[in-house]
Amino acid sequence: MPHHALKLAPQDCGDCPIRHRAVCSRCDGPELARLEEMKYYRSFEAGQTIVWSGDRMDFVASVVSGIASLTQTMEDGRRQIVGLLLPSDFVGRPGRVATPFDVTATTDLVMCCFRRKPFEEMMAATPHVAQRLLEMTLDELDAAREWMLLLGRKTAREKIASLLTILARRDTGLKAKAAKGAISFDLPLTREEMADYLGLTLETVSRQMNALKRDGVVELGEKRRIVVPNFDRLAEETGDDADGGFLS
Amino acid sequence: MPHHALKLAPQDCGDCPIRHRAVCSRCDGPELARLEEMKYYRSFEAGQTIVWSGDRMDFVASVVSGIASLTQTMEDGRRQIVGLLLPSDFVGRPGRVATPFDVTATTDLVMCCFRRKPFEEMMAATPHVAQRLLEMTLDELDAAREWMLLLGRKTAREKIASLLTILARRDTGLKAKAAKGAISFDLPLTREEMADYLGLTLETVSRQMNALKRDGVVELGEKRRIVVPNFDRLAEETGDDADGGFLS
DNA sequence: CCATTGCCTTGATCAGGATCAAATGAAAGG
DNA sequence: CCTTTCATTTGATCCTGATCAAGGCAATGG
Repeated sequence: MPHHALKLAPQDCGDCPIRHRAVCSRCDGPELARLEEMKYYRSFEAGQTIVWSGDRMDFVASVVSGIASLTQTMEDGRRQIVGLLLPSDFVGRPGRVATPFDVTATTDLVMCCFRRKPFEEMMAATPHVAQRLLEMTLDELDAAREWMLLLGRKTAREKIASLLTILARRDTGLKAKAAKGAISFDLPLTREEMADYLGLTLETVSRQMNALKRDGVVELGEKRRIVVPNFDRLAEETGDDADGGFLS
Repeated sequence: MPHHALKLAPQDCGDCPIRHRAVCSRCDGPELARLEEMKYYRSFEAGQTIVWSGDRMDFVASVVSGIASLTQTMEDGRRQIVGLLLPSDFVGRPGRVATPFDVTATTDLVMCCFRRKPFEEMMAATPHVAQRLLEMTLDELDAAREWMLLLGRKTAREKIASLLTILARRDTGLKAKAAKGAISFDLPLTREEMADYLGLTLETVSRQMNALKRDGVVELGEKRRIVVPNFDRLAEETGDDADGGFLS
């Protein structure tokens, strides 16, 4: 009962990450070949909405490049980002037609898509795939629950530090134990988007970012460049216990 | 490609809800019969911890009666309940050995369990099951994300109203459009547990509960009895849009 | 019966983050 | 170059919910 849980870095995935993340790369049945044939790409500009909450979404997809976000809005305008989709992340709800959240392109975005119908047929014909998707969904659920702790109990400073930690890790190639040296990456979110993700206001985000800068935890370069001189120092600010790693 | 998404009320499930929620009741293969044979029950007293975060959990289970909760704790004691498990809910992570959260019995609790190994074997042999579990997990993910909006953006009063709405609906038999008349149910949580679920303090919960009472939205009876004279009135307090229903 | 314990309420005060408002800076376009 | 726009910073003030501290009330047990 192999689990095929290998999680390749995006650059290893060729032009279609879904084959590696959602569908095991080691099990090339005819169905997968068929799937390969029917994939297609869609590009979106920053700010564009991909699906509105409540609409039907007739495809599943995998983020190739850029960032998408799942957003929920209350009628008085309060917004909460409930999921960030980074390259290699999967979007879609096999077995579900309507989307409960807005899906929007936060940056310019390319996705690799499959129409839902044939994808579901393939799923039914290829048991591995449903299992793999189940595991991915369980991981997302874990991440969502971790975020609930952040939203419910962490201070503004801890929230910011947690977000930066996550982005730094993703950007630095998923290595938990990153290089001892300085890490740097480009922040892909505006202050407002960070605020909507963290349950804060943009002013508070700005202030806390500068507080972390004053305290030497991060350096804020030109053009949203973030430099983290000491990753462990940043990690301490998150309020999480030392390891913080995910388990299998 | 039937989806078997039927979601029976607990009382319809006989003695083992898992057959209906996790495993389609309409597809009785030999594997399911085998599963039926190997089910066993476990009881826990209120307050008892079922699994600690990080421990391996060697079974999957379904809540038969009582309430369990998934909890995350920071080392300084801040706690967040990240999931409430009501009767007929599924607990467990097929394909995952370690639990990332504490699972505790909030009230006296009975669960219907299956050892993980044979359950996973059955899953592999019965494709329906993986698909059904995937759908359940997607639903949980939706619920978690809805909760993220609550934690990040709602006021204390809206949080309380949202929780009461959910509990009332569950307790009144999952009917979205409940009877026009008064609804009443027993609150299964202490003020502290409500606080930990909502990201508040118990004092704030107490104050807002009494505020809702003063405003005639709910009545607080003896022994945690809640009476909701007008459900729509309560629903208005949640901040959600009118329908608020889940979609398929 | 009284003491204890657990749960809930209520009050007083505090503080973290929200809100309102303005200024700065950088990029884009005419 | 000047204007516009958008993102960000910074300041002043306010307010919601946290914190600290008692007190009430039932249930339980000696």
